[in-house]
Amino acid sequence: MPELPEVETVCQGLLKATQGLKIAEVVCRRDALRFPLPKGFAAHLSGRRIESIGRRAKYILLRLSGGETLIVHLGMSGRLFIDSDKKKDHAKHDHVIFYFNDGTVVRFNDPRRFGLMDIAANDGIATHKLFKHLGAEPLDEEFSGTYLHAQLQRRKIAVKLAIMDQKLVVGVGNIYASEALYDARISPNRPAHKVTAKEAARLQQSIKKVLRLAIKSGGSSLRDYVRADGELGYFQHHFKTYGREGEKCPNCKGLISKIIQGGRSSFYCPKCQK
DNA sequence: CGGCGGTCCTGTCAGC
DNA sequence: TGCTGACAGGACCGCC
Repeated sequence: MPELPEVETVCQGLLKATQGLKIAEVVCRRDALRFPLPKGFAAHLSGRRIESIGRRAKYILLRLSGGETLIVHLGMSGRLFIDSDKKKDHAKHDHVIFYFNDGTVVRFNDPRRFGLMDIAANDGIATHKLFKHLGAEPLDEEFSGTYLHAQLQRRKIAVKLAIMDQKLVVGVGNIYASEALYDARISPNRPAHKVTAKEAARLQQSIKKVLRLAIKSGGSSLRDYVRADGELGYFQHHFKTYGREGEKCPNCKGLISKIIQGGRSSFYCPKCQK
């Protein structure tokens, strides 16, 4: 479900709702999400405080008292709900529930169970199996036109698949890949190594621009994404191509096409994007 | 190492 | 109305 802007929005909501709170109890209603939860997961977490919350790629990092980090990935359909009304209730697919000392309840709900949770020492995050092969953060300075061009040069796959590859740049998923390529006027079909330095610079700017605007809008709410505070995101109203097959291109009034790449839908304007 | 296809899982929706 | 198949915001794994 969530790409970087949605995860970032969830992090902000979680921070506001839980920073400084102590975990009183954790209830696991399933022993595995995408992977089995670590042994003694619930007991290990109780009594810890949420010191701060960060993000790497699409992973939410909850830094706990005691020098460890709770890693949460939402997968395709994962959501975190914050309830402040102290009800000890749960809904279908609420797999892990966190009860805090002040009555706050955080429920991890994930119908498809592509999400995951793990616990790692703070200084072990960088070398964690899930993290060690991750590429650049798109909103960091290291993600420059030069970097992107160099990375694209060594790949023969379509540029859309390349920018969705987490080893190259993290956080860009199916929606924002289409949107960024439209903004940069580059066809998703273009072989990565045929993107020029000038275009790569433009694409890097477009990725940053689209992600920043989406974060500002609170992410995109399609089928099931809601912010941690229960509010909807608004960026879906800004989509220029995603989900708009057959509609008019905002730039040339031609029609938006849909193609399948790597088994996933891509949307673009064949006239504006070459 | 790069590239590709299969796979995990449930829900929803279009089409018959 | 009910069934069936396609598709959904992710990303790992194994094979070539």
